[in-house]
Amino acid sequence: MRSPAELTEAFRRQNLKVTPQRQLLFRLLHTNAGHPSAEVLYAQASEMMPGISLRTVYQTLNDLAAMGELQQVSLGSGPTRFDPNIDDHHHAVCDLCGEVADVYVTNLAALEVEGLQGFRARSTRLVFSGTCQRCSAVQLPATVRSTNPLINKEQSP
Amino acid sequence: MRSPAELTEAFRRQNLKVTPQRQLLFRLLHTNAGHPSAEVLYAQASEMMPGISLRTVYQTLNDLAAMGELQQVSLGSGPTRFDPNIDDHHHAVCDLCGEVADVYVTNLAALEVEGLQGFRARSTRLVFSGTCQRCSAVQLPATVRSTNPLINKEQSP
DNA sequence: TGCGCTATCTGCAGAAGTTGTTAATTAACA
DNA sequence: TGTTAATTAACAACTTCTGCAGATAGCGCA
Repeated sequence: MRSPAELTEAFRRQNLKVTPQRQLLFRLLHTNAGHPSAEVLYAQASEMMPGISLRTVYQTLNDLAAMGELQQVSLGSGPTRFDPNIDDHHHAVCDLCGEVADVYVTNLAALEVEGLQGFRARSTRLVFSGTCQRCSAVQLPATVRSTNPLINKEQSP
Repeated sequence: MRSPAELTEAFRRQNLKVTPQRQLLFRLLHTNAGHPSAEVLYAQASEMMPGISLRTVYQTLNDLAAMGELQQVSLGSGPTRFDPNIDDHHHAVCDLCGEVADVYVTNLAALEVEGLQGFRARSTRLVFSGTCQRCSAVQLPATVRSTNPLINKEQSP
């Protein structure tokens, strides 16, 4: 993700105003290495700036995504996640804790694919599902698993 | 997807009753090669059996998915799609018309992946986004594109 | 520095998709 | 035939996200 100063420039170039709310989100996203949802960012922003509205968070995130400064990631269940990492990359999702990790794949073109005849692929998204290192080591108590909305939501072939 | 007769057996084994509503959905899914949403199946079922409730359609689809007889596919926007094809496969989604096609990948293990250290991957989902053959040939009028909820919804890296 | 245009913010209402509830009715199947 | 699960209807509720109206405040410009 570009720096708050660069994003400020980018917004000005688009004739978008640079408000304190937006600047705060620029900063939060720039320092955030995770894959927050709008709600999570809203919670973080609210601590720094009580009174900021969820609507504004969505608005700014959508603006950033439309400008290509942010990547939207859909994980099949739960809210859309926003990824400040706009490199060409993919994701691994832990079924137990819901953590999302960035994954880099260098030789996508090596895949032997059948069924794409005539299809003009513009992008390819890969999502690995499984158990992250932490959850593999520590067997989480059943209560944690059962209250996690990411668990038991998606079938795997 | 297994045949209606096999699904009937499977339901009985789970002590689930085999009602006319469920049998209808078994048949619809067995002959349906597409990736229908619950609403679409509900519409099809309603023609054959007026009075069937959307609630029942959701219930049966969830039962089937829980039994692994059906795959749930999330496309990032729009309703969940249900895929009667439970082979190990992936999907290609047309950004213009929203069509979903099954894609087979034979050498996933050949991928050079970085960032999965310690992650136990249980499944891998691949989604190709782009333009299907039909939409590549026929340039759709702007109105069709602008009213299609699948368009302009997802960023591509 | 102050002015004014206009984008933005906020709060609320509401859409979309899905699930929970409750009660009355129906029907599967042992 | 009786037990018990499933269905329906009619809602409420929930989550995620967007639309709207009026108040607010950037920022270009004098």
